[in-house]
Amino acid sequence: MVNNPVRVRMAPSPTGRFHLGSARTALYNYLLAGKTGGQFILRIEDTDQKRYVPGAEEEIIQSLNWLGIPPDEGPLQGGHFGPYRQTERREIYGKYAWELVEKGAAFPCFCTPERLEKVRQEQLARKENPRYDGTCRGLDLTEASGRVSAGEKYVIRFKMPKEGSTTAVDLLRGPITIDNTALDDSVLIKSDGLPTYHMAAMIDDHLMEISHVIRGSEWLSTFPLHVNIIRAFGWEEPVWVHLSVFLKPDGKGKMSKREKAEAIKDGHSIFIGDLKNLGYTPEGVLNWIVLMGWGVAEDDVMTLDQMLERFSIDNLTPSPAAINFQKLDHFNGTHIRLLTTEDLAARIKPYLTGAGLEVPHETLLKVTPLIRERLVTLDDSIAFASFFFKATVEPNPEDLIAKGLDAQQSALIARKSYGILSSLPEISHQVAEPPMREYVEKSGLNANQIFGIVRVAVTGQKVSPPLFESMEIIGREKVLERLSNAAGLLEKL
RNA sequence: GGCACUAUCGUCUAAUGGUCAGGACGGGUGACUUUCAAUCACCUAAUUGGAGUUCGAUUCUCCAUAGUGCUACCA
Repeated sequence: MVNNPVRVRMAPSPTGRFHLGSARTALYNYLLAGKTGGQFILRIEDTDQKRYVPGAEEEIIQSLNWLGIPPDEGPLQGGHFGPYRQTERREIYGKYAWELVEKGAAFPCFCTPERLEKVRQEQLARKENPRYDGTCRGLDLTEASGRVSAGEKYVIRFKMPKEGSTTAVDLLRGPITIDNTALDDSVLIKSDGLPTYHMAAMIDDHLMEISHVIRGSEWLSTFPLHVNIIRAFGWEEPVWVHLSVFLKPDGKGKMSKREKAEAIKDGHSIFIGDLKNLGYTPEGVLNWIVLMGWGVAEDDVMTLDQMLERFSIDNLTPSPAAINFQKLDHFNGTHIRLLTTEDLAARIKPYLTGAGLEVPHETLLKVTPLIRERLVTLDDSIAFASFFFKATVEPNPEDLIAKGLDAQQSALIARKSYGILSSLPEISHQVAEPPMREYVEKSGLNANQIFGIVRVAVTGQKVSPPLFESMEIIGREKVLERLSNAAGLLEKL
């Protein structure tokens, strides 16, 4: 159990889109911080200028905001431990690297990438495990410093012990031991002067007083290296938590580029930035991802507040999880049904207006309860409610023909319904339903047939919210007009 | 290839050295019903395999198998 206030961080690199995995890492960090009254920090790891993607940082921040789990400290909100972008901290790292060199825990290396690549190929050809061959490892420090001052290109490598092994503890998996020879003399500072992840993250975590490192399991095999770096400095280790990875829906491997594209065509996406446009709610998405890697015994529908109450960092599961979009749909629909009418109406509105509809607020407030339990995503409202806001509808004439009847019989029913409805003082649910039901009974037909014709005539679609409530909102004038148009269409068939 | 991690219904998971192995999604059936939903009830389905420890293992140990990750001057 973790009770003391923690300082945790989410440290993405702006090299691509913000996806499910990052969002879950952020969520767990946020929950642990919230749970213990600690701080959640966002740090941008932009030390790889080659892979930098403009706009990626904005997408990270927007996604976090949209999900409702913004950081307490970060490039936007600042904080006492800034700056929170690693390129803005570049002068910090070299100093620490040289401190390691002086301690004999690291060394400058002048090997060219070309030579290293050649060595690697040779090692591979000999079926050896590729590793740094140690050329500069034993270099005299004064000689090396001289070459550095002379302007020769160099990197700084960690001097990994040649013997023994390193054991480090992961909160979910216990002690993990790796032979030091497997860790290699990793580069700490690149020839462009910027640190690699291994160096930058350890220094920043120390400087920012991070107490718990919650990150993806891709770091599991390098984490004894990280522990070695920390020990070389003589710093205190954080608690390590390595999260499982997400697999594609069939559970076989991670999602490929093509599969990601296909998911979007299907109305799904693993990118948080897409989810809003696809009609998903932050509540639904959060509930979905929080349960991929964490389990509760029962009542798995939760708001963020309820997650905060129940979350426990040491109950996470270390095994990989397959993405299940059906579950996203389920949670999204469930949370939509939990929303108040006002809230739901406000959330639906942009989708409706985005579809080119004019949406008076009072009408929307009446429509919302009718479509609420039919929505899986917010943009489903377009399919379910457009006809309320259109001047006219264009039903497919074929759809107007009731099951077991022909066009002329159907036209007669439309005319008869028109007669009944037009004789009423108003077309409200209460006033209109009894005479129509009476008509159904006397006609010898079933409600399905008659109401089906009226439904298609009035809404323009075969599937709609309840008929009489819908007609009440549409209004007498439009209902009669649409009914008469439909009868006309049928008569022409 | 080497190293590491992981392994409960199709999927996400709960639990335990002795349970009818629980919940959720999905699927199925029924109720409700003017369509579609929603809702309710019921059903379906799991401890990867093999050794060992133990009176007893799904749970602990080992091996195998499979999946995943790492094996860069990427993170």
